[in-house]
Amino acid sequence: MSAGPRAQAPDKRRMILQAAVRVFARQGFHACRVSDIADEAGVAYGLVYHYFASKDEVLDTLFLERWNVMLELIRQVDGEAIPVREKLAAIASFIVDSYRHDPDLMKVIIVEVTRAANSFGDAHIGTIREAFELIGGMIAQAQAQGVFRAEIDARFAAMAFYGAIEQLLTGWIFELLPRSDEYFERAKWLIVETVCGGLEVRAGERPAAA
Amino acid sequence: MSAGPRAQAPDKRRMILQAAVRVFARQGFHACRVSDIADEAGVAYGLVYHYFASKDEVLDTLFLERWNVMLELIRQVDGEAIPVREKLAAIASFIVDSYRHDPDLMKVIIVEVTRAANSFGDAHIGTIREAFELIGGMIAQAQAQGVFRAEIDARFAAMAFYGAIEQLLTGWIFELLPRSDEYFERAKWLIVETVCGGLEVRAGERPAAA
Amino acid sequence: MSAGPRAQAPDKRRMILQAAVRVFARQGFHACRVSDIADEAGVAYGLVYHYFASKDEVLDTLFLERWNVMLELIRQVDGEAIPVREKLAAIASFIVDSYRHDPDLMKVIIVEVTRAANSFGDAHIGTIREAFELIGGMIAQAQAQGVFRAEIDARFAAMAFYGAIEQLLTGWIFELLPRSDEYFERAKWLIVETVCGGLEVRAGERPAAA
Amino acid sequence: MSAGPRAQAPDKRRMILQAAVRVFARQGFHACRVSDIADEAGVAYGLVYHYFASKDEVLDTLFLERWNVMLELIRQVDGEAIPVREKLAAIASFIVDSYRHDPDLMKVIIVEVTRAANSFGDAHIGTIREAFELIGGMIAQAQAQGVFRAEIDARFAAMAFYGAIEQLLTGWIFELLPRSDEYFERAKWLIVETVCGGLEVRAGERPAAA
DNA sequence: TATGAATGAGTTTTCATTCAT
DNA sequence: AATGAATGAAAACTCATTCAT
Repeated sequence: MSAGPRAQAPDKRRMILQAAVRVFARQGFHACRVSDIADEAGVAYGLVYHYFASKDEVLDTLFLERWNVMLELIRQVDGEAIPVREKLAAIASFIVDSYRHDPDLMKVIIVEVTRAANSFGDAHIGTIREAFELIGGMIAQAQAQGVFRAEIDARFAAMAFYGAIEQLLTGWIFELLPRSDEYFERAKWLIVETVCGGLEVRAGERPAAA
Repeated sequence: MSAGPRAQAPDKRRMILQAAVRVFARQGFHACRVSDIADEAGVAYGLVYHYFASKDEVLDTLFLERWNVMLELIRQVDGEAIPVREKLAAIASFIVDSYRHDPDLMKVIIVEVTRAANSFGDAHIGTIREAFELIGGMIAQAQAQGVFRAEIDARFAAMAFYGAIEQLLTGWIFELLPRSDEYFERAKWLIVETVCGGLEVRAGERPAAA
Repeated sequence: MSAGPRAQAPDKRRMILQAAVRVFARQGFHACRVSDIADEAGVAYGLVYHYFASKDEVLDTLFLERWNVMLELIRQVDGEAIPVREKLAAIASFIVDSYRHDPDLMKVIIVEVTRAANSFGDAHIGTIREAFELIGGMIAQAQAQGVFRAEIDARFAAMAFYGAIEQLLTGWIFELLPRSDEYFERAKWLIVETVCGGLEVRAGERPAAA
Repeated sequence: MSAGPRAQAPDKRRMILQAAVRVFARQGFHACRVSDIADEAGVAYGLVYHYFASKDEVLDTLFLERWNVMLELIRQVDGEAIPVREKLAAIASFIVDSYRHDPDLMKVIIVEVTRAANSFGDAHIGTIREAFELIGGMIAQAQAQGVFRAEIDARFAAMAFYGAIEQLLTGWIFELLPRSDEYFERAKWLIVETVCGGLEVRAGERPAAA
């Protein structure tokens, strides 16, 4: 904001958001108090309310900031003239990298928002839906091009693709899957390969394996 | 007790559980009060605490009852000498039918438990993990038999399979997907076909489509 | 009651009272539930209410049973033509023996009743006062006889005497004093000797000690 | 903060403590609600919890504040080179004056804490014991000096002395003894005279009375 | 912008008591 | 006499939010 010589003004608002990510991830949205966020951020209690209208708004902000970046990425990918596999790979890569970069934030979004059918999820369903529709559109286009099988409902396919990714992240969150750098990279390929290529050995490949 | 023709004594404990399903599904676990459950069940406030130690225990009970039935189904399927596709189809069918039969209960489990990394999910992670391991085992076996591609990590594949199903249910919950009987039935096939066969048109089939 | 051949009918009412003593002593009156009493007595919940109108009445009964026995003893002692020292000794002996015989019961009475100025103590203040007045009367009589010093208010003296005993029991309850048989016996003498003779070495004895 | 002529900013914490004394004395600790304290103090409900972690902590604070002042007095007296009678008189005076100055506070301490073997008393037994040990030490010293009779256990004597005082206060609390200024003053002398000199007329004095 | 004392509605939980059997 | 399910009032405690400074 004030890009003066003192390069880093301590942006309290940002500090609060980052503290909230840690606290929400550690304790869960419902189990934490606003004072926990303030303590974690090292600011006074009331300052949270100076920057945010409510505890809800803190989570809303965190979600929207991240989800909109993702939407932007999806829109951009959608506009490119590349194979659908590459499009899906770009999306999967983005989400996996998001998790690598800030696992707490992604945990919070997945755990507190995208499945929260009666609270945050419901409030943001429009924004969430947009991602599915964009992905569904890509798939439908690939079907029209004869690349993807037409008999699989594109909306369903979008859900399956996204669901596989979210469950992958859930696996990392619950420590059901390895969190090594290698696995993060491999996971990007696994998602695309599983959803596009399927788990089954293909006819033409089987002989090769024999 | 009175095993007469009037088979159903009003089992208050069961009434409370069923009322809780409706209330949790409608308002969410956190947003509902214990009195809402009691009111919905038509029983006195304190009776909920006569049968359950806490509000948490009500949800725990609902989750465990259902999840254990599913685990039983998976174990049984696991023991049968049938193709992996049929095994996965049986599991997908079971979950989809569970949703059709009691959408509120499945909503509660998916929304309040399986992703609740800081509360219920964490408490039940052992039970949840078991399902993934059983499914992962089926997939590994199929890989050993040369039916499934060995280069896709079986644990990952299990997550992707289950994640696709959960997201399918989430789609129904959020009304992102149609909730018609036809779609429910078709969804069973879609899951298996997507995960096993992949979205891509296979080499040998493309000409047929053209 | 029914002193027939079957000597011991299981007197449930008595079992409840005895269980209540143990439970009140262990947990305190307020911290225990009626169900704790029933459990301790091995009877059904509702039976407590068959014999007693309320939880309060259980404690009232315990207190009155014991206090009335003590009042009876005091009245009897009061009527005897014996030196005041022997009268006080008899009372002290009785209370100390009461503690030896049933420490839990005396603990309950001292802790929950005689100091409970806003609840049980207040309800039973008339009964409690009677003991003080009887003892005060003995002391006043001894003063009239020239055995006790007239300048020490008899009512006060009665309080001091009883207070010393209650604090002795409190010392045992809190494990501030030894609970050996020898100490119990010696304590009877200590009370009388302290209150009647005083802590100071008397003029005539001082030379002997020198 | 504003060290002006208006010396007393309304210390809400202190107001709550003082209100609690009145309410505990009037209704008893168990019978009063936290809201009663807040109402009596004229502050909002939650403020009690802003300053104290629990209702228990309010009573703990009241007890410790007062008991520590008394301990300080006892320690100071213990260090002075004065006859044991004067030491005991100073302690008795202090406690009687404490009651005169704030009868509600002393009532609360005596009724709710020092005999509460299962709750507060037990929690503070270490602090309470210290007073007895200091007094016991004074008495033992007097015995070593030949002033007090050696055959009376000093620990017992300390209990008897303190017990007489507490029962005196209990007498005032229950209105069994007069609460006039004269009696308060006389009581100080009565305690010391009774415990040190004993109730009995001494050999050398009897003729004088005749 | 920043602070944290102050507010009070809301919710879980407890448990004495009742009552149908 | 005996049982224990059923009732519901009561209270401690929490915590989001406000506000004076």
